[in-house]
Amino acid sequence: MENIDKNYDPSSFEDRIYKTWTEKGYFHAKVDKNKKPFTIVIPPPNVTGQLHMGHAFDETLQDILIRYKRMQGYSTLWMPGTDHAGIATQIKVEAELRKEGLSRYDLGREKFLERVWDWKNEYGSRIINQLKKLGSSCDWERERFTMDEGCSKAVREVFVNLYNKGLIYQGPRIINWCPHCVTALSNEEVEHTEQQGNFWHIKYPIKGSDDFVVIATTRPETLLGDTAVAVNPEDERYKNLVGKTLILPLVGREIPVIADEYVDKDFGTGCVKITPAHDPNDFEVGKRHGLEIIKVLNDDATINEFGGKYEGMDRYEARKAMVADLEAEGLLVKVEPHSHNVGTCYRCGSTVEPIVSKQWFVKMQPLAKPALDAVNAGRTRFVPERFTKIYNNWMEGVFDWCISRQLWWGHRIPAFYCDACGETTVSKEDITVCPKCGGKVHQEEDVLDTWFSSALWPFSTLGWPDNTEELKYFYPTDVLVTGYDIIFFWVSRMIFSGLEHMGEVPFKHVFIHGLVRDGKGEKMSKSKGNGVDPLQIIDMYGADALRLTLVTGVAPGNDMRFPVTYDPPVPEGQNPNPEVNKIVGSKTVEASRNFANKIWNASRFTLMNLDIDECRLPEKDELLIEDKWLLTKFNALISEVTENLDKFELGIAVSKLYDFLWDNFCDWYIELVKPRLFDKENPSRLAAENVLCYVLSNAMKLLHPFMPFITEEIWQHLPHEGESIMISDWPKADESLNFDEEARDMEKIMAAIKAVRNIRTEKNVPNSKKAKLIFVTKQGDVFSQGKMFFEKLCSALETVITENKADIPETAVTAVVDGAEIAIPLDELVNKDEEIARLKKELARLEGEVKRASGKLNNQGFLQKAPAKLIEEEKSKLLSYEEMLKKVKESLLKF
RNA sequence: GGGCGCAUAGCUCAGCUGGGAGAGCAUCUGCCUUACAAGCAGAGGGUCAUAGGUUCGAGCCCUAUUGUGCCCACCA
Repeated sequence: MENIDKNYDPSSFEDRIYKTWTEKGYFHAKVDKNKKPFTIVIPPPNVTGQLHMGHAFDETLQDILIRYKRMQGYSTLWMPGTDHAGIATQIKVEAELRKEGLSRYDLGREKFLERVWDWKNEYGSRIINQLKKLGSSCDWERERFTMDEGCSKAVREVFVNLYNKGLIYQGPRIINWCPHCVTALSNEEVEHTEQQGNFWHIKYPIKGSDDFVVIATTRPETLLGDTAVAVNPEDERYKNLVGKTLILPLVGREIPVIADEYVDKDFGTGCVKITPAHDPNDFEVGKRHGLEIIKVLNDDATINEFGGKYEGMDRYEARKAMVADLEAEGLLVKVEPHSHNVGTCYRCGSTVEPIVSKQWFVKMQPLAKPALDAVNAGRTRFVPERFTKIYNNWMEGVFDWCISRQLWWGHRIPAFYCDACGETTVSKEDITVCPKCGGKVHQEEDVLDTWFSSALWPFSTLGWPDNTEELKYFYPTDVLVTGYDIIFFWVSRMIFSGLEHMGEVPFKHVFIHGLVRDGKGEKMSKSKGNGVDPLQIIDMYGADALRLTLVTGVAPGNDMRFPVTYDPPVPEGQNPNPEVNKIVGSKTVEASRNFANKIWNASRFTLMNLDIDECRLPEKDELLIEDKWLLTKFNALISEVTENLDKFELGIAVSKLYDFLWDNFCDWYIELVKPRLFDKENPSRLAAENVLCYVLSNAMKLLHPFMPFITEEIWQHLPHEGESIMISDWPKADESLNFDEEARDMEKIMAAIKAVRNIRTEKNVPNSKKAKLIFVTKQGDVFSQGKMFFEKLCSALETVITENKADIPETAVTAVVDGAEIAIPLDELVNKDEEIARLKKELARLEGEVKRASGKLNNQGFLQKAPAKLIEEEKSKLLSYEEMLKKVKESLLKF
């Protein structure tokens, strides 16, 4: 067989292999009635930027599941694509324009959109190429974009359907307004952050009296829009105030005092200024009392014409000026520091303003109910399960969804207003004349929330609203893999959309993962400079190493850290500066790379010793004890890894593979069979070759979903059938290859090897100094099978097997293992006191074990209630411990 | 104000339906043994946050407490 290169160099084959996979069309999913479908739709990355570690994590998990299922024979579709990311992308392009001294208004809508499309084409393809570097086996022939023709058609279909059902409506309501992005936002797009502010206590004079009431507010500038002051109807202090008229300070407008349950008597002064246009609660109060709504802010959060002398000022300038004026007029009672939660825009971080505005909304109640029922019935399951509760809480308390955005980049709302009669027409097709009066119409300027199209992703990408073969075959999808941070934005909206438009949940499982954080556990962000570029890591260590790192030691749904080393090191308490502090390595990825290197070399060794060009396991009687041990272990591995993958326990699965390959396969099996392989005359050589080949190539299959490149490269060099490991069959455990008894015997031999090694290290005996081993045992047939191993693996000069304790020489060091007592005559090295100490330590340990086991077995409760298998195990353990204990005692007696 | 996590070796974290505490890194000792020093062989290191409870048996289940992180929420 041709061997692999001497050194593991992922860059020498990863791209080449990926290219082959693509050219062969292995990623392409076909509608195949003879196979079961397995579908994952990618959470489409935004076209704003590049691949970050979060994507790498998300994509790796998906690719593992997809590759696993593909090998199991499913017709697997991993649907790729990108998201237009309305606000985010528009902000980026506007920032680019600003560098040229332009704004989007200078270009006009059409020209501006051309610029955004250019951006999209550049960055969209860049991120796709980055996904490919990771090894993602997406069906690139089906790549989609949330604003492509098909998705746009689906968006219109949905909008019109919901509108016709009365589930989309337009109306003035309080919404969250971002003055920087100059658009409305949904509740989910607002992040609440605790900010230190003030509580201003202000006097509102009572009309026709010298008296006044004191109100407390955190936003004094909204006073301009006050249309009432409210008190609690039960509040004795203010009972006689209700119905009176107040003079609004600085403005002079007259406003009533009203009574409303909403007011908390015990908070603040018990009097609340009511600004229906700029506070959600006040808006509700205003509705109940028929109050006038006076909007005092412009779209950019400057004061408008209702602000009198403050008109044109920014909201914070106005606040300052008004507080100063109130103080000058003696109306400012006091200012208390007060920390409170302030809503900020999730895209730009600006403080959002609640503003009354005419927007489009999705009525959520009717949609939420089936979405809750479906999840509670288990038609969609969250993994881990705890996220069900998060979902339920949100869905139960959901608000109507504000879907209109005052942006240009996005799906333009298909509503048409008649210039003549004012009629609003919602239509799948563009119209030019009003269907009611025939007048000229103009289309709504606003676009839809970017998540509106994302919500349709699982079926819009499969051709909906057309009832395509793909849609019938691949929908509902099987697993959605995503971070917990977008459960509200995306997951829940896909669920109700799928149910509403397809009549079925969009996916059977939602596999939730956590965030990738930096070495200190902080969120990676551009501003902190602590981000790690996955591509740089791939360049340094290879995609396989990165992938392995991302799934090792991570429990589902938990965040993970990704520590890296900087040069020069980042000073304590500071953030890295990407211009100065360069990433030079990562210990965790290095460990993964070392594992890759390990299996690379094990494979190289295997190939070096392989004379067969077809792998066929020999008859059972040709297998030696170590072969049977490895095959038994490997059988268990197959079952366990398969089971773990089915339960989404990727981290557990991969760590079992890691341990098996490194420990069982490399450190033990390869060492055990070296004598057979190196001896060309040895009749059992062929059996060893076949076992090596069988186990290695099948282990590569089990590992393939995690580390696709290296496993393909190795598999291709080993004797194999078929074109590629990625379309080979997933290994199945073979009952006929379980040799439990031999495996147990082998482990006794291994325990003996460890015991001898331990003693030799303790006594500082160099490997070159061989020593005789005397086994006193009644299981001579077991230990005699290990003679060759003792010579090779623990420097035995010769191995004597006897049943007679008297054969142990005076000056020997002894060790007791399960089934045997081993003596090593090391005359000059034996120190009597040391030996006594060592044996006493061993004695104490064994006494402890005996005590533990017998304690259990003397416990009636244990005997009655524990499983029989466990009791049997405990009994046999007790027996061997007692035997070992006896031997140690005898040895001690000699001294 | 509600909800959800996390607390296990010096560090970062696993620990699947309760049945003798694990890995990687770091530390110590010895080895270039013809696949691999990106390695091999060995060693040290843990009252599984605290206090109760359930159980024959608890890192795992229940209750409370402490510390810590996150999400949601209209107290002006």
